[in-house]
Amino acid sequence: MTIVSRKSRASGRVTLDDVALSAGVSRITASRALRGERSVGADLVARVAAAASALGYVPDPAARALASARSHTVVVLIPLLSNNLFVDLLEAVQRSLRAAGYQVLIGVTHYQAEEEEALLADYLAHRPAGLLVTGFDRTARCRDLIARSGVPCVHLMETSDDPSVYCVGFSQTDAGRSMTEHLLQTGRRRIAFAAAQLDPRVQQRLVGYREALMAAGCYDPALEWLSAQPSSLALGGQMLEHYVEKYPDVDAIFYCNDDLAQGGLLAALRLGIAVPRQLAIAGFNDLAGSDQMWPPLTTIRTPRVKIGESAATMLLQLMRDEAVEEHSVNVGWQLVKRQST
Amino acid sequence: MTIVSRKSRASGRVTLDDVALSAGVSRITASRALRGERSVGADLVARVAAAASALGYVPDPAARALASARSHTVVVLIPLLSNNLFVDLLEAVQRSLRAAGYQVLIGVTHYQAEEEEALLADYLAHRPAGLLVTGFDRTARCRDLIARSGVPCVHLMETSDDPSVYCVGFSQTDAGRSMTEHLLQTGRRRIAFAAAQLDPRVQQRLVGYREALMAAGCYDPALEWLSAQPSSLALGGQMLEHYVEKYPDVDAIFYCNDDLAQGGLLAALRLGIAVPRQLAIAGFNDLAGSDQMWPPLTTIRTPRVKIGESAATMLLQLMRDEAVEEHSVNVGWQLVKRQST
DNA sequence: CTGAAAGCGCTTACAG
DNA sequence: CTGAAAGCGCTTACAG
Repeated sequence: MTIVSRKSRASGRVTLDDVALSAGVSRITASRALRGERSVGADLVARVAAAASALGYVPDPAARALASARSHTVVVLIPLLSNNLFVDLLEAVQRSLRAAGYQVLIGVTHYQAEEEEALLADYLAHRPAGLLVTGFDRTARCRDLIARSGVPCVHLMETSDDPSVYCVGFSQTDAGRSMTEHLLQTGRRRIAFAAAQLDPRVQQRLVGYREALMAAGCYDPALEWLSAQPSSLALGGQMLEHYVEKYPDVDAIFYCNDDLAQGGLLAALRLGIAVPRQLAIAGFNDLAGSDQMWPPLTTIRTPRVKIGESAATMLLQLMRDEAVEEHSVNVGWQLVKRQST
Repeated sequence: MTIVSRKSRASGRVTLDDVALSAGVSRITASRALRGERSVGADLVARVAAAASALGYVPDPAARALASARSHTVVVLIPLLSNNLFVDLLEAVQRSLRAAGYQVLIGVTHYQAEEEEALLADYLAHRPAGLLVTGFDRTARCRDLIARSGVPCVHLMETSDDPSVYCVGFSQTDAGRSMTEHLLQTGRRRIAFAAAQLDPRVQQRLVGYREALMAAGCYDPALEWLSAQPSSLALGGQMLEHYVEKYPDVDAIFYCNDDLAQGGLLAALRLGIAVPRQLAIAGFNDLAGSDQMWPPLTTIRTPRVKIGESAATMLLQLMRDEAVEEHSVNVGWQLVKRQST
């Protein structure tokens, strides 16, 4: 048994050398034992573990990252924290990844290309072990940064046919079409599409809406309101007022997101418009509170917890160089019929 | 001019040595120039900066942290991401801190002491430059971890008389008392307090509520519902139903948070209870949507953006060893009278 | 299965 | 104002 000579560090920090000294092994063996490398004898593993916990040893992630050229950090980039959808997604991702020993670095892009570039450049410098990004819509520079970094990356919320790309999501277009068909089936003909934010997924829902209405011969572009503003209850209310005033024959509003739809529902209440008798209102995502509205909101339930978990699992496989069954996982969605339609 | 001998690294990474070589200076000078140390000549600074940007140099934060024993990371611990209050706070913190060159590491404790301990132990290993935590209520182990780390720490959401503690917030008790007094002044006498989550700040609001009612001789402990469940619209609705059934003489409900109050408002709508004529409803925090409710919700507006900015400023001063004027900043609050009371 | 050497990329004293 | 040396705390080959 060789005792490592040890000069005490200037910092009070407990280091691997302290653990090794205390366990009576070399620093490398201590390192291997702590990381669970199988080559170390069981007795040594136990001795090292005991010494580490006795000393309160915490590995220095910076030293680790520097020496190994990788980290246990996963970067997650989402557009917004103020949309519950992404909070649910994030919680699921965090839970799965932390359980597997990874730390999650959250970046919020606010749907701004420059912010995404800045965050990516910043976070990639930390040599993350993995990357989770929302959707496919980003600048060439961002795509380049991701590709050249060599960091495994899974895309959230959408699916793709490109086998070189990893993603977990569902067909936003199908879901948009399905909700529109539901409105048609319940006898609506003048169906408005009220959208804000206009991110790519909203656009895809719009495509589904158009397809369904064109197939039914009911499409009227005048009934689309595509606002680039952020989504909010207040905007949803304004949108409803707009349709009621300018297009009194509108018999249904399909909002691209539940917060808008909730605002529409409240505005209808304020204006004394009977929902759904006079006007049907539908949303998207099934966010918190939609089931509590009056009347409760018909919407598309999107499985973001499943997306988060599934994406975390896929990323874990990629980070461990394990085989991934499907490069694109479709988790589907569900139409939740409540009383607003 | 001395050219640093350079062996090319195994990794493709552009390092400080590459920059130094290209700029024709030593590695240390390049390091100093890049970090803006004033001792470097202006011409050299320009040359180094040009070389760095030409090569696309990005400093390695791990190497930096290891060599300097500190980082540009700030850890923020909040209880929940699903409460908009904390999202607003976080956005403000992120904006201020990123502008100053710091990265923000977000930790979500879910109001669980063990989660806070685990996060703290984990994140402190990263040698953060600063720490932002929510409130004062934490385990001795957490307090000890913070204190022994020596990392500057600012507490969010509450104020304190202890001069050794840095914090930015307001008096939750005063705000709770004030809302209760408002209800008394508008003629209410049977005022219920409906609370969930029961974190320390909710408890402080409760104290204010009790003080006001006792002073008015109207206190009835039976009208307090203190639920440890998480806050939600649905729970707020259930609470309203409870009071209507069991205590039909209740003429006002003071909810400890706006989401509960919104749920109460919607339940009243569903049950056909006239607000505020028959029953006044008040909330706390002025969250998104409260102004859109029907009727719009009377509540306490809490300045979380200001708290976030102010705390970031204070932390920045602490991290730079600058003087901090007040150890405890009180940003106040505001009663927003709308139509639900 | 265990260890001595070298190095990850940077910064902190210490010189001049 | 600029630089050569040493070191931060760990892990990766390379030996045995």
